[in-house]
Amino acid sequence: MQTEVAPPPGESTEKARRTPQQQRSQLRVASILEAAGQLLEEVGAGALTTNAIARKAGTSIGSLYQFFPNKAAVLARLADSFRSEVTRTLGRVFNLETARRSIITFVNLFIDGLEEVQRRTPGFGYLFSSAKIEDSSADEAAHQLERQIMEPLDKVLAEAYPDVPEKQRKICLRMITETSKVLLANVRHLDPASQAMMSTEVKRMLGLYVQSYFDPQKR
Amino acid sequence: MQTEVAPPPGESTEKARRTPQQQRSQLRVASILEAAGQLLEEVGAGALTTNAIARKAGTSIGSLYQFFPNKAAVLARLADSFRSEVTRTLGRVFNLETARRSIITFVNLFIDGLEEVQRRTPGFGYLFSSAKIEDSSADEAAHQLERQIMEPLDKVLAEAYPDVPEKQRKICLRMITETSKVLLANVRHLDPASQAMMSTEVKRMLGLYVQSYFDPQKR
Amino acid sequence: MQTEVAPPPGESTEKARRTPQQQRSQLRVASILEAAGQLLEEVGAGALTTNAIARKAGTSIGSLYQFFPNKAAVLARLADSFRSEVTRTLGRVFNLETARRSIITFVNLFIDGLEEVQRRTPGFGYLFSSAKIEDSSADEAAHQLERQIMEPLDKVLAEAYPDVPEKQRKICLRMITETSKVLLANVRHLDPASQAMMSTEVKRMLGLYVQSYFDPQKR
Amino acid sequence: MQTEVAPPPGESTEKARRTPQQQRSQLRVASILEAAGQLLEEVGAGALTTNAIARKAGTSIGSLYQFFPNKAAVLARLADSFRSEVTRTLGRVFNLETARRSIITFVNLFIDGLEEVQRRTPGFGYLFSSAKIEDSSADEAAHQLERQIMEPLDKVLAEAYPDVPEKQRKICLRMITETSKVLLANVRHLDPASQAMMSTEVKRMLGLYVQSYFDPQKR
DNA sequence: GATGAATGAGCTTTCATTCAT
DNA sequence: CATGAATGAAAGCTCATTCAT
Repeated sequence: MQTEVAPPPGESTEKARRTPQQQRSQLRVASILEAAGQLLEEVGAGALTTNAIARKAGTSIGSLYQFFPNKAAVLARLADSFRSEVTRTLGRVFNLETARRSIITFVNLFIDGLEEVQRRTPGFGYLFSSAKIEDSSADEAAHQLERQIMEPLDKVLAEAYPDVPEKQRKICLRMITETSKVLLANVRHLDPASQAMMSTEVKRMLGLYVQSYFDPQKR
Repeated sequence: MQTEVAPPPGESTEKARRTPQQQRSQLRVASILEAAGQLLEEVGAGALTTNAIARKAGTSIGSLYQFFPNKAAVLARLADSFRSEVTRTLGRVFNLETARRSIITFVNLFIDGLEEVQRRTPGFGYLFSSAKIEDSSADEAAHQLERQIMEPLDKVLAEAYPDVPEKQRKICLRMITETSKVLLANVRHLDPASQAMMSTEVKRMLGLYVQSYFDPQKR
Repeated sequence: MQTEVAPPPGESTEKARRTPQQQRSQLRVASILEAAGQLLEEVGAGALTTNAIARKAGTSIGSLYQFFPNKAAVLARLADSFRSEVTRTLGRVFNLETARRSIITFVNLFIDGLEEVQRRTPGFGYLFSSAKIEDSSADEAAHQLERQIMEPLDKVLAEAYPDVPEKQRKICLRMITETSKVLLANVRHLDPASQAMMSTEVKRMLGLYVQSYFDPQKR
Repeated sequence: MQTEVAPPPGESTEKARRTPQQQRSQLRVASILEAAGQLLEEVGAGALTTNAIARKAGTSIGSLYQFFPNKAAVLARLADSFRSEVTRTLGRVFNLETARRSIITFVNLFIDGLEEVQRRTPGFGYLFSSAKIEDSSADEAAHQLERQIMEPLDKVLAEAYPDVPEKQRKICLRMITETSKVLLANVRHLDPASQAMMSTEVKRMLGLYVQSYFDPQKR
């Protein structure tokens, strides 16, 4: 997330004076987002209050509002960080070769990617799996996140399987989306063993399903 | 759970005087639950306030608290009423014959049943599909509902397919549950045409999946 | 302000049960408005907080919001009560006879009326004299009040002096308005003797001015 | 009040080093006051925040507090700068000749002077016309400003018309003050044409009034 | 029992002011 | 001195719950 270029290890005091401020800001923002993510995981969106976020982030409520105009913005930014995390993680998966070779493998990799992000990034699973939450700010963020994750997937599938009609592809995408969400929603509360099992099953179910639409041999 | 047992036509005035009161109570409770369900559908759990429930039910907030100790209790009772609705509706489906003949048909009927309840009973889809989301009071209720719905399904499957190991059955059950929830969660916001499509797809996906576990021919 | 008819001193328990609620409500509303008016007088609009109003009115903040949707509504209602007070007080003054006989007397009576309301009704002077305050809710209310007070005055003048061109009348009205506001703004912080003097002077100044426009002899 | 006294071109390096700092300080203070004045005009006292002032002045909030102990001090200093502006502008008006020749002309010139300052100095009209309104910090400053402007006027009148009793003079002064405030308060939101008209009317009203007290011919 | 006014903890957000860098 | 991040009291408002009538 650090978009700021590290200051050249040098002599310029001008720059040196300015950088720490931004670093601190970056850290604060990061810790606020982290706190928000953890709270989301722990207590859910309903109990996610700005005060709680600030407390958990080790800051004051005032500082939170110095960086974010309102609660919704915190969630939006969190969703955005999740999105870039997903994009980074799935970058290698989203290519035509993989998609064409085996749709099943492709879907499996997609899910593996989501699970990896989920493991690394507290709150991701919660937010992604609960688009259509009550809290309108979280809801907004969740929807955005879902769209942004699914769009590239759609694009790759469209390229890899140009003769599958769009309508079918969209349906399939919807099913993949929702089933992934199911997985992430469930996995969060399970012991590692059950997690693995659940993961396997979801892949199996989804694999059978998408194969029936996409696999050349079966069509 | 006092399901409307008509009081024996008594002769004592004591009883006669009490009966209409009890009836009124039942009516109040019923209207409160109905209001809660409708509001759940309309505004979601986040905006569901006790005052709104009372108002919609045509009672006072004080009366609501005469029958329910707190908000969570209202939702719990609502979940319970949903459960009995589901039980009633799925009663004919849950029999060995059907389950044994074709697991796919069985699952399809199960889903049809849920959809039927969803159509008839405002709030059911919302509550059932949002186990482990948000508002802690609704959450509790949703979980209870889920358990109560899945238990009989498990029992029937266990009887119908005694040689499928329990572990696999449990997993499969989980997948059926979650996938059903997905359906109900999505269906609520779609036009009838899309609803039908979604329903078909979910059945297809789930069918392929359970078949691979349960269908004697395929095993 | 009691618009509710007193319940007939009788036997109907039905009505008796309902009335006290409304009475209590009326009392609460009245005490809230009173508190708001007093605070306005004492601390000004800047320090007028909903919590302070509730505290001074001897209620809880929740009760205040049971009767008023927001702070602005309290101010608006207060302005409205002031307006009706002014209307009632100036009722006898606003007639053609008086206006025609002597414009000076007419204006004097108008000012006397405002001062009377000011004496009786805490907050009136403050609100009326400070249209264009910072606090937007108070501002809104103040403007409304000013308009509602000046409109009937305009109407009477128009009827009494039909050959004074509208433009001149409007200007004059503006001056009367503003000068009255000056009086009320100043009078609030003066001892009775100074009050009387200030009042006399304002009348003198305004008298000389309006006479030069309206008095038939001078035109 | 250190009004930009150019430091003597010194020879010691000590002094030379300090001087530019003082100049910078002066500039900072000036820009802060300017910003405050402009904001007062634009957003009013209610929305006038210290952070906004600093931002508009191109400084940091920290610097602002280096020069001013608190927000009230900024407004006090602003009022003071307005006062010196008014003093400078009205310097030529405040002389016995003018005052004696025609009280009406004198008052007109006084008002013209205020309007000139108002035109040149953003925030002046707002602050001057809102003595005893709202925000306590602005209030304090406004009062001080009013006193400081009215004192010299009183002095000139006392000298020019020694046989008008003090009591009457004070009253008259009060009326002039308040009526001027009315003008400045109203004028700020009007188009030029209406401004001119308002100005004329106020002068007319005030002229008629003071004439009745001060004009030798009429007494 | 029924009613709805009353309560107050708690939420989001703002802003004057401080303080480490 | 400059900077701006940090602070937290306080404001407006909501809603589950209680309690006098």
